[in-house]
Amino acid sequence: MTKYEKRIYEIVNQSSSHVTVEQIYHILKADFPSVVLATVYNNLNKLYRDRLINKISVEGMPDRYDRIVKHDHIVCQNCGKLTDIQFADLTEPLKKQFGADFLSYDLKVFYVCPDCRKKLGADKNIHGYTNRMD
Amino acid sequence: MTKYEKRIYEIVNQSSSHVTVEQIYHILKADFPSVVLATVYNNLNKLYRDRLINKISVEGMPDRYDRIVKHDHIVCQNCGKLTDIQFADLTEPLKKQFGADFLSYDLKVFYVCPDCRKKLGADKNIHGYTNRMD
DNA sequence: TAATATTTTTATAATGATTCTAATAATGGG
DNA sequence: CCCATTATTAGAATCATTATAAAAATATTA
Repeated sequence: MTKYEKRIYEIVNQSSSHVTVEQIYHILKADFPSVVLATVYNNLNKLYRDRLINKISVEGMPDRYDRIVKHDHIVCQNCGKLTDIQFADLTEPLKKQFGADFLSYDLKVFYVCPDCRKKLGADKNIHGYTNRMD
Repeated sequence: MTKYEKRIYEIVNQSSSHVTVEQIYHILKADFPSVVLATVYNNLNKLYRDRLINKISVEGMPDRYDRIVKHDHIVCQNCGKLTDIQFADLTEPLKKQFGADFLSYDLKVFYVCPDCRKKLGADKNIHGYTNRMD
């Protein structure tokens, strides 16, 4: 592991995580001011290829990187903010229905985060499974 | 609904679905040769804003559009191909754990599709929850 | 219906995210 | 230490998407 790969791996594995390439780039620049964006992409792709980190995508925003330890996410429908949750492990039920042949799964729960709820106001109705957010 | 909006809605709601903007554009061009890509984006964004269609994103590939009727997906880890599945409805268990405050959820199960399995060969080991694919 | 306002489409430029390429630098093994 | 391999850099290229402003289509209403 090169110094960049190592440090990027660390950054992605920080508890807050869910970092974009751009964010990683900026954090990394604090330690290595001369680093270049392509290096961040290169190393992230390598780490992802080797399954040392996870990649998560939310519609319409740049990919983010996450630690590999299995957990789920709630995603703000409005601003895209990600937060970790630990929902029941679906591995067994999925195996039962799907067969044994799968690698992993990704469960995202969409909601509107408190900040956006405030901004959008009570008037604006957001549709979905449940119609109200309080 | 304009003719474009109507036709795009139809295209997205076709059983195969999971179409990218580019695919929709090409299908649409068969009916309306003079249509322009921006129109496809405009109409898709409108349809999505109005929650008449769904948007799904797979890490590293352009967003795709899907019919609104709730279903889950299996995603090829290698080529990104999407296929519909109907896994158990998680609405109730999620409500129980998360509270009532969510809009929808998205469950993706990653695997390697038969075509890619062939291409990658038996030698290549793909890690995940289950380590083998047969 | 003509005149006007509103919405949609078009054409194209601009932006943002990511990959590609080729040159240079760093690293590791004999 | 030399050579081969791998990583980094710089910058161009590509791809996806949004923005903008003009033109066209549609709806509104006097």
